[in-house]
Order: sequence, then structure tokens, then C-alpha cells
Amino acid sequence: MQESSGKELPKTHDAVAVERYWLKNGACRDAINRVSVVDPAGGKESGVEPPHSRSSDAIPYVILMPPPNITGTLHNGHALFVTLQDILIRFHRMRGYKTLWLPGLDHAGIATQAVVERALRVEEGKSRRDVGRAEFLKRVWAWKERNGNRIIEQLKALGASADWDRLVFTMDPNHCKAVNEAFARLWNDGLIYRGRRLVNWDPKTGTAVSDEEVEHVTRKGELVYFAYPLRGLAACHPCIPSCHPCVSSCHPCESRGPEMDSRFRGNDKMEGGNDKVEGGNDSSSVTPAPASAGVNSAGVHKESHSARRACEEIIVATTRLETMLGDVAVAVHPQDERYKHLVGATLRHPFFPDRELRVIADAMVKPEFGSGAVKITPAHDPNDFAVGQRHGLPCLSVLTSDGRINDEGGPYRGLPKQEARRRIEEDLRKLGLFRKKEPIEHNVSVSQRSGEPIEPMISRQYFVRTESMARKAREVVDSGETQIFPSSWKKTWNHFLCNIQDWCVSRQLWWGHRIPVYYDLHKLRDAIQNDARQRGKETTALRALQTGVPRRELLRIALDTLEDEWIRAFSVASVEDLTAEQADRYVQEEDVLDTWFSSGLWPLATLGWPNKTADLQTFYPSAVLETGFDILFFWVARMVMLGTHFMGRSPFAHVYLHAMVRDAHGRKMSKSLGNAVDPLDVMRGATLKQLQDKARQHPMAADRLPQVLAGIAKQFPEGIPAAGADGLRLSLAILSGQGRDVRLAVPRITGYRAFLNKLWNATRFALPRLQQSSLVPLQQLRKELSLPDRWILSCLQRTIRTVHESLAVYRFDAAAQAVYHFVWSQLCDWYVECVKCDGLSPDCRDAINRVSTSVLWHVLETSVRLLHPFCPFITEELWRVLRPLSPQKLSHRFCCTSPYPEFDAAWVDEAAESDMELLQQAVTGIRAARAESGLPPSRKLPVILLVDDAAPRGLFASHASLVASLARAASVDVRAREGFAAPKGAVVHPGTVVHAMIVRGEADVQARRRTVKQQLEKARKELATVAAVLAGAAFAQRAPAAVVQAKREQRVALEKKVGALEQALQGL
RNA sequence: GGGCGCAUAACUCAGAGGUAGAGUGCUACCUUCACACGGUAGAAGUCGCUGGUUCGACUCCAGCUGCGCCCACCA
Repeated sequence: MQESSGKELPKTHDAVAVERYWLKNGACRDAINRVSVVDPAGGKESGVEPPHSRSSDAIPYVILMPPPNITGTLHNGHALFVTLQDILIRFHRMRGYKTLWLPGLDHAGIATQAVVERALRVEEGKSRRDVGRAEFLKRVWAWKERNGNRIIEQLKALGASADWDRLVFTMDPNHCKAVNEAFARLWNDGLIYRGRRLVNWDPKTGTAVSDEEVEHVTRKGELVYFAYPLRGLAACHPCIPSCHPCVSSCHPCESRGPEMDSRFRGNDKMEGGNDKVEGGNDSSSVTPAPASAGVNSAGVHKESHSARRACEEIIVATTRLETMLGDVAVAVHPQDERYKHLVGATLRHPFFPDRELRVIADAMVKPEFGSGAVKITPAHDPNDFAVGQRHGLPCLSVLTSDGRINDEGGPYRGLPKQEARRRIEEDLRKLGLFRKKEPIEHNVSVSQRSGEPIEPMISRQYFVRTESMARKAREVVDSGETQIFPSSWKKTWNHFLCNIQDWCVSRQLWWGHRIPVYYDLHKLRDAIQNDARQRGKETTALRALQTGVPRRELLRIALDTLEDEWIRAFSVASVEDLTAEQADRYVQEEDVLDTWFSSGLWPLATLGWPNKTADLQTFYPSAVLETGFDILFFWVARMVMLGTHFMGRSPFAHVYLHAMVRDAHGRKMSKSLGNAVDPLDVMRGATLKQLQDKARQHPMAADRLPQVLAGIAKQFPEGIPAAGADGLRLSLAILSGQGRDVRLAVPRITGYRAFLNKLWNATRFALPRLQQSSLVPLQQLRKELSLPDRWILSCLQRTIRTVHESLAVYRFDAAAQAVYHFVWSQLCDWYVECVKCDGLSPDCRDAINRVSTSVLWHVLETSVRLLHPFCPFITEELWRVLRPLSPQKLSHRFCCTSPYPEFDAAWVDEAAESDMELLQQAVTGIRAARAESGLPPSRKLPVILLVDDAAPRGLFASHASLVASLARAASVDVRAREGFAAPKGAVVHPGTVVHAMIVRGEADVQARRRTVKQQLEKARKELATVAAVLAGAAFAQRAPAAVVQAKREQRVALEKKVGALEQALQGL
């Protein structure tokens, strides 16, 4: 496509070609840069474009783009956020705001490391440890270069008019500096601490993850019951004075009061559940849990048997049997009469004879679950950890970081946990301690990244104290400093921030911001020695020290053995790199920071923080953060917390949360379901075959493929037509109703693509006319405007107002729909048809040409500017051909830098609107009458308009030729309906005030009678309804007068309609 | 267990205390000189169910049912 060939537009809008042209056109981008970019240092604007009338230099409009992960390629999430943010940015830019849309890329720690590791494994068969940290990071950077650029290109293809020169990557030196600074400040303020805690461990990626990165999924599992034998009966006695000395009377049910019965009802259910225990599980060994004995319907013999057992052992249940290796206690509820007497007793661990398991009482135990006794593994369960803390229990970790049994696991050492689980069960059976197992549906914690079950593990990690920051984050939303759209999210926001836990920010990864903590090896060495001296013995640490260990090893030993306070005292957080001398003494922490720690600093780091830059002063806080609700906690909350903490005010005035893009049926898009709509396919189009071929390339189980292919065939039987970025954007904007899932349905997309073609062709229609006449500014034509002119200008103003009002509250759907409706249903369907003035006298035509052509140009070019933020490419192309025709010689070369239409009440013309509506009624009536007569549209017939008394007969008379032209009638005669006798065979289509009549009909009388009868019936029904409402005495008294009046008028209109129809029926 | 959201035409969705709307699809007719990615006319809905408030409820309130999502320590 050539820029100079503006006179000829192809017949069909070719989105792909138009977009290709404008993407290449750097001049357009330059123009955007010139009007848009603010130089906060106060430098001059090298603007070629004149400033807009509404220049709002004081407050720049700033959006920080959520940085896409460098792992991915373009997906629907990107398409949606680009669309919405670009609409806001273009809208404000055109309104004269200085805008900043700051783009970026996120290094995405775990995700990126995982994909690069996978590539390394697949391509070279190596692990990251094989190549070493430095080399591995080199590869990640290479990946970033390749992939990052591709994502940027794709975002540009979507039309994103971001300030690409300012692109920020979260591993840029500036960003690193901000991260280190933030960390150091929080560390020095005591808001970051290092501690030995139970964290969520992802065995697959080998790192700790935060609570937010853990998902809960319901899975089927097995609840295994096994017994811990008591160490000796003697242990039973001293603890509870009331405990009966004799074995048989230790029966729990005897000491249980009647008031307890309801609390134990849960056991009845469990008892019933026993029957369902899988047959293969050695049913003979299935023994009722002690609690059930009392309510068991079985005989006395069994009762006493169970009772005896109750004192010899305690049965516990678990879904993760391997954790029993780390059990240090068994807990029961303090009020549980079944076990009261056992509290304080000691149990024997079957695999570790030396280990003593105490029976403890803790209120966290739910007596009705399982056996009512809980095995306690503080090192591998958050609840148990808490119990352990309360009771001063040791933490016995039995897992390695990659999910195997560690040295503490005795005979099971080295086994993968699943294998260990199986073997332990086997061994328990051999020892006679296995009791039963039952299937159970339970929640499993799964790593969001790897999909692997999370292992809670004890380890030393860095944590951010969240309490005070979370409180501030709540306050800025409560006070309205930050407004959340849709506001329904406020509740979720508060709930999350009220219950937030400390944030584990260290990750055992290589890719990311290395934690800027430096350990003082000299001091740590001293500390180890002191520690040994204090203990008065030679510790292993000391021994290792004496044999001379490498620095890293020394650090590891120190971290493993010394108290956290000591380590904190002997380490510093520093922003600066080490000097040569320091390098000898200090060693930096190996771990890196959670990606969200760095992206949490996005509003600060992108603007140059911690320096007090002009950027920061000018652009902070930003106007709106637009993002998906799925990262409300991960990202938005962290940014508000950190931003408020460091800057004293929230980083955003508004937070707009868009919904998730889903398929046409609301399902999550997934390649393995075959329902994923790739935004690139929507832009460029794809045949069914292409879609299916693409699915074939996606790795999946071979037996699933046919299903996937069928799914694609069902969802996209015709493939996807090329809608271009414009079509995709328009679809996304309209489908993104507030707070709803965005369901990308191909038929809708097709519809919006057709719309763009419609606008394209309206311009094609107008162009020759516009070029042939000399256009005049509207103001000069004010007095000469025809009814359709006044009408369309009025409609245009209403549309402009709707767009502004909608965008102000992020109702992208309402805004886009308004433009759609205006262009198609008002401009194309009516105004353009009016302008054609078929069959008019030459004089009349000239007059219309002179005035209406100017109006047409105005309306068209305004529509184009109105639509621009939604569809930047087609509008730029149309603007290219429309602009040169401007009577005012518009100076804006590009649509993107031209002013946005502003509402002007002076052009709203209610009289024109209501008059036009009457004319439309007449035209529609004639068309309907013709259709009902079965006459071909090519036959031009004389028409009579029967007008009711109240209606302005003059209006119809003076616009008779226009009506005739629009309705394709030979002539239009206007008569008063009152007293007019319709001739035999005439076809009348009744309206509310004007009735269209075709005199010389050729209708099939039978069919005609049927139609009229139907219409009559319908009208009578409506009349009856209205009459009934009016007849109600209370209605007239209590309803507002205006409503009553309207109803009365309605009745009159309906009566007339019924009358007309009755008359028509008689005429047949 | 708590919270949030949704239920309107065949499909995807707007709407709103006063006679149900759009796009797609469907039916009939039309290649009328911008557009068949088009035009004209039309068929199509007990607005999830049950109560309540009201002169009037699809709309407000309560409950119920179904679906989706989020949070939560049930071994």
C-alpha cells in the first residue's frame, strides 16, 4: 500500500495490509513521541504539532505497563491489557494530556529459570549445575534477548503506543539498584528478617515459594491409620490421677459423660465408613479406632478387646505416611475423654526405638476427625509446626530438598517419598501396627509453578514483615487515595491484607536479584569458636573450621549452626558491590529474591527511585494500574505496600482490574483442551486446518489428540477470519464487561470485523462526493442544515458524551458499543442513505450536496477520531484520506495526535431527533407494508401516509420526497387518517402516529389477512395490558403523574393502532 | 468452612422499578450505482426457582437451586 494513493480505497478493508503499513510507518510513532513525551526536567517540547486546546500539562496521565514475563509469547492476557491500556492512553493523549505509558519486561525468576533449564536438558542433556551458575545465567540472558524482543514486537503489532524508548527490564542495573536499596532499607529497619521457619518447599524447582504461589487442589488420596504403641502401661498412670489403674476400666466410654455424645457423633460416621475400606487392604487387620468402641454395636467382647488396645496404643491417621519418620509427638484434644488419661504418656516409634513420642494435649485437634489423635511432625506440617512451638517440641526434618528421605530417615534414607510411603506401609503391616486405610478427598497444596505437591519444610529464609505495610495498603484504599474498579474487589483486598502472613522472599534459584546481604566471615568464624567454647565441647562446626574449609563451606556451617540473631549481627545489607579488600572477608548470600519483590518495586524503580529523580516527582503516583485480578495479591498489593512504605503515598490513583480471557463457554483457555484462541490467529486469521496443525505440534498424549482436534473443529468450524489487531481490540473492548470473564467468541469477532469494513466502505462512499464539492466549516452552515443534518449531528454529540462518560469509569464495552451503534445504525443506515437523495430534483440535490457533504465529512472524520483509541490502524488509514479534505485545513497529520472529540451541547437537537424518528417510522412502515404485500423492492409504487391528528402533518409533507427516496416509493402522498377510507386491496402498516399504505397492492389476500390478524391480536393484547394498569384505582393515585400521562398516551396510540388494523382487515 | 461473581433469545452478552435489547445465527425477499464482511422485513425469551416490598418487579430484598472463581491449618 502506498501512502500517496489516498484517492482509492480498496473495496474491502484488508486489516492485515493496513496494519502492516502503519506498523512500518515510523513517522506516526515519531508524531506520538513528540506530542506525548514529557520531559520532566522541563526541557523544551520539540513539538511540530500544535498543542491541543485542552492541554493538561499539569497532570500527566501515566500508566505503568504490567511487564510481561520473558518466558512467554503473546497470549490473550497481553492482548486484553494492551487493548485497554492503549485505549486509555490514546484517549488521554488525544485529549491533550501528556501521557506516559511505560513498558517493561519481567525477568520472572522461577518461570524463566525453569524453561531455560528445560531447554538445556533437552538440547544438551545437561543440568544447570553441570554448566555452573555463571554460564547458566549467560544462557538466561541470551534467552531474554531472543524472547523479550519478540514479545515487544507482538505488543507493537497489537498497536500498543507505549513509550518504547523507556523500556525497562527488571534486571536492568537501575532496577537492581532499586531492589538492593529497598532490601537494605527494609533490612536495616527490621522489616526483613532471616529465620528458620516452615516454608512452602517446591521439590521440583528446589526452592521455597510464598504462600501466594501455592494452590490448593482437591485430590483423591488415602488416609492411612496406624498405631503407636505405648512405651509401657506405667506411663499411663501418673499423668491423670483419675485414670483407673486397671486395664479394663481404662475404657474411654466409661469416663465419658453423656453430654459428650454429640461431640463424638462424627465417629459414628467413621464407623460406617469402615465398611468402605478397600477390600485388598487386609480387612482382618482393620480395627476400629478406640473412640468407636463405645458406640460400636458389636458385642461386649469386642468392646473390651478395643478397650485394652486403647491403653496399649494410640491410633493416628495420615495422608502422608512418610512424614511419620519425623513424628515427635501425638496430640489429642484436652477435653477428649478417650485420651485424657494418656496425656503425658510416651509412645514408641516403631523405626526409631530411641525416640520418645510424647502424648500432648492441644486444642487444635478435632476429636471427630480420624481417630481423634494426631501425629505431630513439626518439620513438615504448618499446624504441627505451630503445635511444636507451643509445646517446645523438636523439629525433625526428614526430607531432602528434592523430595527424598534424608539421613534422619534411617532405613528409608535416600528413597523418593512415594517409595518410602509404600515401604513404610509394608513395614507397619509386618509389625502389626497398620490398622486400615480409607480413600479420602482432600486438599493438596501444589506449587503454582511446577504443579508438584508442596512439601512444608523447615529452612532458613528471608521474610518481609508485612503487618504494618499491609495496614497502610488497606488505609489508602479505605480513604479513597487509591480507588479500585470494580469496587467489589475492595472486600477481597481487605480480607487478604487482614490475614496476610509474613512474606518469604528468598528463593533458592540462580536467576534473579541476588540478596544483597553479605556475611562477615571473620566474625562468623569467631562466633563458631565462641559457640563451641560456651558449650564446652568440640562441635562439628569447630572441627570443620580447624581442618580449614572453603569459604562457602564455612558460611554453610555457620548458617546451619548459629542462632539467627548472631548471623544477623554478623551480616550487612549493602547496595554497593564489594571492594577488593572486602571480597576477602565478606561473602554474599547465594539466594535470590522472589520475582514479586522486584516487580513490587515497579512503580518506584521504573521512575529512577531511590534517586529523587524528576521522573519520580512528575510521574508518581500514576493515574491507573490496569491489570488482571489474578495478580491482585501477588503484585498489586505488594506494589501498594512497598510504594506506600517508601514514598509515603500510594503508587496509583486508580486500580482497574480486568477479567480473565476465556473461551466461548467460559472455560480457561488451554492448549490441551483445544479451546485456546491465539490472538495472533485472530489478527491474521487461520483456517480450521491451520488451527488443527498447530495443535498437533503442541506436546500432548497421543490418545488425547483426536479429542483436541474435534474440540477445535467444533469451536472453529470455519476457522477464524482475519480481524486484524483492530478487530481483536474492538472485540476485547466490547466483551470486557466490567468484572466479567472475557469470553472470546468467534461470531462476535466476525461481527466487529464486519463493522470495520462498514466504516471503511462508508468512507469509500463519501470520498468522491467530498472531493467533488468544496467543504465548508459547520459553523457557517448552521442555518442551512436539513433535518437529517441536524439529526446526525445531534446523535454524534450524544455518542461523544457516552464515550467520555463510559471511559471515565472504565466501561470500555459501553464506549465502544456507542461508537459501533452510531456508525452503523445511525450514520450508515440513515444518514448516508439520506445524503444519497435518490430521485430528488437537481435543485434539491445541489442544496443537499452543498450542506450535507460538509456535514458528512465532519461526521465521518469525527467518528474516525472517536474510534481511534479502540482501532488505531484503520482509523489512521481513513484519517489519511479524510484529513486533506478538511475545510479548516487540519494541521494534525496523524489521527493519533489529533484532538479527541469533545461533547458540545450546542449541537444537541431534540426536535430534530423526534422529527427524524417520525420519518423513520414512516419509512419503516412503507418498507414493511411492501414486504407484507409480497412486492419486490424493485417495484416503485405510490404510497399514502395516513397521519394522525396530533402528528405534525407538515413534517411529512415537507419531507415526502426524502421518505419516498428512503423507502423506494414512486411517490408519497400525506393525508389525515381521520375519515380516510382505504380503498379495497390497500395494504396498511400501522405505526403509532403514522400509517403507511400501499394502494395498489398485489398481496396474497389470504396471507395478508393472516398477518393483519396476528398484528391485531398482538396490539389488542398490549392494549388490554395498558388498560388494565390504568384501570387500577391505586395506579392513578400513587404512580408519578408523568408515568400516568405516558400510559394514557400509550393507550390512545394503541387504540388508534387497533383501529387502523381493524380498518385494514375490513379492507381486505 | 468463609467470601465474591454469574444465571436474560439457539449462541455470546448489554440493560434496567413503568410495554424486553445488541451482535452472531435462523426465515423470507433483494446483487438498489459504499459495503454480500451488504440491504429490507421477520420469527424467536414465563429475564434460574420460591417468597416479600411496591399501584407496578426482569430490575429492589430474603431464601433456594445450579455454575464459576478466590481464600482457609482439617491430620
